[in-house]
Amino acid sequence: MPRESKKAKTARAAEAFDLLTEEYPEAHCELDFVDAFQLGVATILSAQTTDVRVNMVTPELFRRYPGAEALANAAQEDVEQVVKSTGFFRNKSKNIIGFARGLMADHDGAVPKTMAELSALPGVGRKTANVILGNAFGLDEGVVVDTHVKRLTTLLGFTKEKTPEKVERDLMVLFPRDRWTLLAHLLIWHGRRVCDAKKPRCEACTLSGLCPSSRV
DNA sequence: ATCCCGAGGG
DNA sequence: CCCTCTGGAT
Repeated sequence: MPRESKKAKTARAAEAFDLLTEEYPEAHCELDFVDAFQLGVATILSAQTTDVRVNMVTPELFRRYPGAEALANAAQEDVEQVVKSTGFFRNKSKNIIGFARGLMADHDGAVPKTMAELSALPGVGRKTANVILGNAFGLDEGVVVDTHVKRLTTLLGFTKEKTPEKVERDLMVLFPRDRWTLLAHLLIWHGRRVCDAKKPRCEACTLSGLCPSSRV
């Protein structure tokens, strides 16, 4: 089978996006915080865990530390107790405190709006920066690539890359910029609801007609 | 046993 | 590119 042309792949990508939009008109970031600081903290905490568990600890965390200044002055062991159930709690506590201290030191406690400034902050990597820019500031600067996004885009034949950075580059080429943030949400929702990692329900999948990996 | 919206370091 | 750090649901 000849390699799919770039044009055909782009068309298939657009079709997949439209079908998912129909399927999940309400798709949004499930770490629901409008506040950029809190969204950043929640995203750092979401490593190797689910949004559900992050959303269980954040109320108490932000009750104690409502903003960058409070968290910057927190004792790490206190923070560890609050976020313990999300796993990796030692690293995560260090990272969110580092994030808060970076904001205080470099930006007067405010969250910056550029990829370069965000990524320069301790504890903030590419994914957290993308989540903040896309969901708190409405800026499509990149595509969040988590395990769902990577799995589904690989199954769909939209990328063959392994590292999140390279997968993201492929998706940024394949999808128009104003869809980047929503794209990640749609794929994550679909990954959780239908295209599960262990038992994908191809028979119930709206994308089965255009998915090279579909079993139906 | 496997999976989950990550960052930092080797 | 790889590894480590960690808990909890399935």
